[in-house]
This record gives sequence, structure tokens and C-alpha cells, in this order.
Amino acid sequence: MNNVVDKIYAIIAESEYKLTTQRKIVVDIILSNEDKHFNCDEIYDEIRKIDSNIGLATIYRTLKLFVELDILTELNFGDGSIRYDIKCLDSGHNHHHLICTKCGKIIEVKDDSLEDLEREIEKIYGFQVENHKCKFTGICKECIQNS
Amino acid sequence: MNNVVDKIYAIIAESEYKLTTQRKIVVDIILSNEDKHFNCDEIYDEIRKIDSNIGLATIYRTLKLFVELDILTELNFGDGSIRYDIKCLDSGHNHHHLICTKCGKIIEVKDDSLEDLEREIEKIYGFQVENHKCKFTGICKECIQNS
DNA sequence: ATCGTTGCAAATCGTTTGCAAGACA
DNA sequence: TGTCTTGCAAACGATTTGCAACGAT
Repeated sequence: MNNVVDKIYAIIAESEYKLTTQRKIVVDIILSNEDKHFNCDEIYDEIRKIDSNIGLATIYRTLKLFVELDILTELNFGDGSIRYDIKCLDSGHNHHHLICTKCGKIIEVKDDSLEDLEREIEKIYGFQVENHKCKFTGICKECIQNS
Repeated sequence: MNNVVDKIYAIIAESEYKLTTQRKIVVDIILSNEDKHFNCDEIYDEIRKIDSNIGLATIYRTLKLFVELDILTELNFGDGSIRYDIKCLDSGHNHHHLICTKCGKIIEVKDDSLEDLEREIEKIYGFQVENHKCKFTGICKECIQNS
């Protein structure tokens, strides 16, 4: 059932890096909080509930490693910390984020409609697009209703 | 001739804040380096050439203020510092950034093709989009040719 | 004259690093 | 066993803040 866990374990095991206990715990935490866009500190807090002996620096190192291994992508929601999103979940499809400026809620939007724009950019600028990140700021449904 | 300067001066003067010498200098610097996406430190370096007495904290405070006054927008190119873009230049039109992962060059792309997507988001999520930011990473023309 | 603004230095926050001890392949 | 990884504490870099002096309206 949890083949995403196994998939990520495999990515690590097949890399030049080792599949350590700490790294496994981090995988667990990020998978069971998939939608939360945790930053390092928040992951650390969750992890200490499981293993209070783990060091913050280890989490930082692990997250950087996971970005290198294409397991995670970095996000920036402008709060001064790096947040993370699981990358190897959806099959190559992009998603964007709606950030509510009133309540801070983050909504995910699955969408591939930027592919036309990417192709246009490649044609006009000769720039070979590898990835894109999009954020939309505004006011969410609930905040509109409550105002 | 330089009505953008005047326009920004006016925005400040008509706000609750004061149009000080330091703020004028910052306006000068960011306008004459429009395309450079300076961060605070780089602006500071430029400014010290004009007035070596100015403090770094002042620049930080000024840039935050300019964001509040909608003169600048914050950008994040993943280098650990906040970079800035002049917002009140183009008449409400959005632009995106192409970031070359080989040479680090930033290319600006004028484009409004996300407006359809914005309308779609508003329809589906009831989310009222106010702004969006888009970055495309990849490899630029020159780097493709040189490889 | 008043109140916002500045410059300086110290403080803070997120993140990184050096190093000796410990764990995986 | 050898090398990668960890935990700890110290270092770091970007940004913020407290405060007394200063400047714009």
C-alpha cells in the first residue's frame, strides 16, 4: 500500500548515499504531512515526538539531500524559511499554489496549462525550460465570505 | 523626462511617510539599475559610492517600505537573499523570469497569458487572485550553444 | 516643535559547518 | 573496516531592532 515510501527508500538506497534511520523518519514525516508544506523547523518538531535525540542540523542536511535527489522541491512563501513539497509523487505534473494574503492558507492547484507558455518561451528565447514555479496571491473563498 | 522618478516621489510624499534624502537616493539607484534585480547588499554597495555615510539598516527599512507602498516587489531566486523588482513601471502587466541554471542569467518575459488561468482559478476555487509570480528554470540559449 | 527617520551596534533568525563519536554497506 | 552520517556547539549571513541623535513637515 505505501509504495511511495518504498519508492523514496529506493531512490536513496540506489544513490551514493545511505539509508539511515534518521532519513527514514524524515521520509515518514514528510509523507504523512504531504499537504502541509513544512519548513525545517516544523519537521524537526514533528520528528522530536518520535525521536527526541535527533539533531536539527541533520534535518537541514537531509532536506538538502532530498532536494538533490529530486525527492523534494524548495518552496518560498515569503515567511523567511524554506518550505518543502514532495516532488516524486505526481507523475511529472506541475502544480501551483494559491496563497491567501488574509488567512495564510495554501491551496494546491493541479494544472498543466503552462506548457503552452513554456513552448512559447522556448521558441522565442531559445531557453530550454526545465521547471517552473508559480504562486498566486489573493483572497480565498472563506475570507471573502467572512468579510 | 524622468517621470518615473517623480511618480515614485509622489507615491512616497502622498503616503504617511516622509520623502527623505536617503529614500530619494534609493529610488535613484533602483531606477538606474532597473534590470539588475538587486538585493539589499548590492543596493547598499551602489549607494555608498554616492553617500558613504548611509547605514545598511536604512536600506533594509527603505526596501520594506517600498514594498509596502507597492513601488517594489520581492523576488526570490534561491540565493538566500531577497531581490527586488520595480513594480510601478509597467502598466499593470505581469512579467516572469527565466533563470538559467548554468550561468545564472535572468531573462525577463513580458506575458499576460496567465490571465486565463487566473480566471479559471477564480471560477473553480472561488479564490480572488491579486497577483502572481512565476519563475522558469532551465538553460539559456548561450549555454546551450556553448555546451 | 513634533514625530518620523536615521546610523550604529547588538540581537535575532534561519541555515551551515567543524569535529569527534557512531552507524551503514 | 572504511567511509558516510550524526549530534553538538559554534559560526555564519541576512535581516531586524533599540536607542539616542537628527531631519522633514
